[in-house]
Amino acid sequence: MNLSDLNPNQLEAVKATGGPILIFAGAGSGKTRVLTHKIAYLIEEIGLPPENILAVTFTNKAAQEMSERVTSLVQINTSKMSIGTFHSICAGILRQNIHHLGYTNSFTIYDSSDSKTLVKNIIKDMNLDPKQFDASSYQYMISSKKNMLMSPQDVAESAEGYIDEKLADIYINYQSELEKNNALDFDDLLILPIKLFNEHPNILDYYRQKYKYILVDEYQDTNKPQFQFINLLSEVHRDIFVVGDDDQSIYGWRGADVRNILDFSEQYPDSKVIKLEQNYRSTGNILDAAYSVVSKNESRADKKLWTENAKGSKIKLVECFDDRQEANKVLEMIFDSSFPKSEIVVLYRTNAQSRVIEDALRKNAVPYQIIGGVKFYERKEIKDALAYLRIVTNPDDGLSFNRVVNFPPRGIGKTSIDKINDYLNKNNLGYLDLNIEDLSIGPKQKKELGDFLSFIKKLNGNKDRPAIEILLDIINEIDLKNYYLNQPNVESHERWKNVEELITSIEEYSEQNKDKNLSDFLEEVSLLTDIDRHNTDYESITLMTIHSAKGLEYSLVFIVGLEEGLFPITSYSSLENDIDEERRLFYVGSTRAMKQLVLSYAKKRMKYGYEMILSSKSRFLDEIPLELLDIDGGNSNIFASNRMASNDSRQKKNLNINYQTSSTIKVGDNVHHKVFGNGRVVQISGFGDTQQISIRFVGNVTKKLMKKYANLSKID
DNA sequence: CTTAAATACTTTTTT
DNA sequence: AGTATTTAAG
Repeated sequence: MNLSDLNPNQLEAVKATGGPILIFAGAGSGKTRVLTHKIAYLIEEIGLPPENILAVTFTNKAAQEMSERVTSLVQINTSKMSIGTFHSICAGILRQNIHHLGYTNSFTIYDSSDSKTLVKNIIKDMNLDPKQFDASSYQYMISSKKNMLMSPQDVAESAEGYIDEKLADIYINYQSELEKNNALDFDDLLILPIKLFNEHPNILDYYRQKYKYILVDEYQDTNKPQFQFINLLSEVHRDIFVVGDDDQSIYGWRGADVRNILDFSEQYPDSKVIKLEQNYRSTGNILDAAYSVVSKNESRADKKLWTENAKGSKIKLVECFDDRQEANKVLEMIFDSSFPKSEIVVLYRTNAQSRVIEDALRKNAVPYQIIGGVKFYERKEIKDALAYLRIVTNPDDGLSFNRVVNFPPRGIGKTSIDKINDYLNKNNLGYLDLNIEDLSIGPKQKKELGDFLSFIKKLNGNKDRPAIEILLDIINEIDLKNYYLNQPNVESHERWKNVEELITSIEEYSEQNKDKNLSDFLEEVSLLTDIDRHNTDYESITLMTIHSAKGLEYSLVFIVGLEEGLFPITSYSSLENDIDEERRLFYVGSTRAMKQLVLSYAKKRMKYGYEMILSSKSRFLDEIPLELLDIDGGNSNIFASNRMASNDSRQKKNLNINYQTSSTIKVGDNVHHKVFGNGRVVQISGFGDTQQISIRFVGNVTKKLMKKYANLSKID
């Protein structure tokens, strides 16, 4: 095979076999090329059958691309290779073997919002105060425990104090509820294979035999369960090949452990380490700027990327007075640039920042694709439709049953649903075993429930039909189209359109995967991310978070919102050491750029639609040497005047004016109220005597008052 | 039980 | 601002 397009280090990586191998692959150093050539080399030169190869990638899309590229490199049929994300590989193993663990192979995969609903229900059932026991934080804590491979019993045994004990109780109930529903959350997908391997050595042996060579991409973002999984499989043959870059570790918050890559040589003393430090992607200036920020981190493997590429243009730094101006400047620069739209990306720290940018693009008819945010499969109408499909495949899925038992409304209200659930819990039954006559609900409710159940039973008896047929049966039976179209509001028409899109996607799936059934489709849907649906052929600007941009590259990259508090982000609980991960995130974002990098920040930014946040520019900008920057002083008049206002003398003068006319209280001011105390103005609405003012007082209480009577005094 | 209106809550990143 | 949840009216 042809390996002539590889540099010496890449070639060494491809040819190295026998024993554990770690590739430190910097951004843009051609690691995808190494991985694909490596797999091709294993097949063609070493003679390893494709079915003995396991390659783990970070997204489904990366898996698909890798599989295509390998296929184009070798002459052999490669369809039996196992390439996928940790979650999809694990789901596949569990489909075959989960009956050993007390589930059935028609299990449902719960996404985070399903898990959160489950936690919320449990907190309610335990009669705990939902204010004190916030479902989101408990969901997060349970997930953390799972990532530490702690069972509910482990947590119970190590619990110290009331909160810990309650967490253990919630976790115990959560896990048993999942089991009862024959459902797995995202963490279970990774943990249960380990349990399976530990409890059934013969199954572990089978997979050790099967996966004779294991490759892992983005190794710096693996967590403890993922490490265990790989480690168990490769313990005997030791043919493991991992690729990663500690500078690009950005998933610490969800349990990823950089130590996995940093300690690789200690964990595998017989291992070999190869570094890829030549960057082929970016200009010299972009690399220097990115490096100047990430090199401020103390605990990192020492290495520096270099490139033969030209220095290129300087990094553009754009200062704006608010987020709307920032969006407009991005828009202008897009118009001025000569790059095709598919080569341009706008990156941000939080999904909420997309809206202003979107507005500017939409108003100017610039086509764009947005990745993330409210994901397609998380929309209410889609989840409702999927819940029907779920209860057909998995008749134990109580959560989905509750979701649709009265959707569309069929007269079974809250009271009736509570009675149904009480009855089921007391008698330890699934909803398909319901004996309607035993329930003390109204006659109309009994009839409706009976009809609903017999419909589900009918579908359930014939669930191996093509998924699309089942979906269409459901939509017809519940008359979903008319339900949405008969409502006068625009959103419900939009909802029906989304349902139509779901129909199309199932049609395509059934067409392309004739051997796959409904539960395969549901599995794919649960594990699909927005980035997997991203279409790069389409001529449009892309908008996404920096996290989603991992592994991608664009000619022109904008990173917006470089402000202290936003990027690096701060929250009440975050500690200083999170700054390192923010820095790496900046590094990941800026190294996506091939030709031109634009950084911007705004002095004022809206939050929650009305609250004004004032902030200063990100410390990261100060860490980039001035000679790499081309600073945009702004060209609009408003901006110019605003800029002058930041002069010391001018600013003082403005402040003086404010003090003199203290009756002109404006948004952002701190004020005192005789009854409510001190607070900050978040909104002013209306005119003259009817003008109202919203103030967020100490203790996070917001009150809306008539400005005329509020009798506020301004404070410093 | 259903619907509309009022209120509360959200925003860090995602498999 | 947008969504979810609670309350009030029908």
